[in-house]
Amino acid sequence: MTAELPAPVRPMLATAGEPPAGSGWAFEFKWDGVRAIIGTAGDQVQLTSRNGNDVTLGYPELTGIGLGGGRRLLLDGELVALDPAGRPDFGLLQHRMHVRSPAPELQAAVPVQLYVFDLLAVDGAPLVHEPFDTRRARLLELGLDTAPGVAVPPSFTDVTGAQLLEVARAHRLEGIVAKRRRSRYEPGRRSATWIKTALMTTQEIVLGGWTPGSGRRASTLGALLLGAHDDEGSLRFLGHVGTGFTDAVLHDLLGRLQPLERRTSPFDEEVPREYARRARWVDPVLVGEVVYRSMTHDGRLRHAVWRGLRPDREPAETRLPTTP
DNA sequence: TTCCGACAGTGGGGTCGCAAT
DNA sequence: ATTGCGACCCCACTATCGGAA
Repeated sequence: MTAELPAPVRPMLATAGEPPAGSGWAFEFKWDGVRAIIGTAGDQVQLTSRNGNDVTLGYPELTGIGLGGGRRLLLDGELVALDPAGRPDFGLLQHRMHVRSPAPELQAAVPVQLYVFDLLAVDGAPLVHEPFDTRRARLLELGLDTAPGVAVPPSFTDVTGAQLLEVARAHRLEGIVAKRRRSRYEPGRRSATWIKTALMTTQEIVLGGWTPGSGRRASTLGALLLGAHDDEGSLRFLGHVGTGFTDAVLHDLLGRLQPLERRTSPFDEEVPREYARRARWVDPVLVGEVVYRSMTHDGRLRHAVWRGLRPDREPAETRLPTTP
């Protein structure tokens, strides 16, 4: 009979911050996919999501490839879908990650790769108490990248975090993760021994409306509807921002928006109905600043965070983002 | 006493499944 | 047939509270 799969663990999480200076850190690229804890035993493979769900059936291309070479391994990694340029593209992966059963045409359309970056147990012997350097060396010895669709991405100890962050920026990757080389693996914890730095872009936007909040934000606003002018001067819709506010900022914004209320959308393009439904429109005269991680395929800001009003700027000065 | 970590809650971009309309 | 909602994924962030420092 087949050997028993190792019990999955909750993945260790990174805290957000600037790349640490000084020695004692290894730096990796941050991959824009979904986290997976991978168990192998014999010819079996089990994939577990960050929240402990078994997602093995959704990724059949990773189960028949001899991952682990018959050994009982517990691995930590990321499932990624690559765009034509070879960059991980979360938007592509979204077509795959909810599917809980084999779907051959979908697998062909959106092939998924497995990037393995940590080794947590070998043949029943836990390695979580070993330092990162040791786990990394043991991981490399396994030669997992000989399996099709599996890679062990690089970890750098000969560059600074700032340098690798610039490399990530040049290649339009999501960011970097710094890992303390002497640190153990802390399952399920958001630890300061892993520090992630996401590349963010600053964007000036025009406020075109807002949506009411709910719960503890029922008396203020839920999100701001964002726009910017294109080269022809038309106000284009850039999506929402619903985070980054303190309570004081929410009240201040509401007080500024309410006198500007109008009955029709200020945008010069159709705002999707599911957003327009709850929208309160305002005259597009306030300029603010947000940061965001990337653009969605239909031209909206992904992971936008509110930074503040820009009373020094005019709405006409805003421009659509140029980077993807 | 102050500070930090964990947690709950609120918001965004998505896809899919299912129930209500 | 359409719509709305929840369940999962990714995520950022604020407020709160209890325990550590």
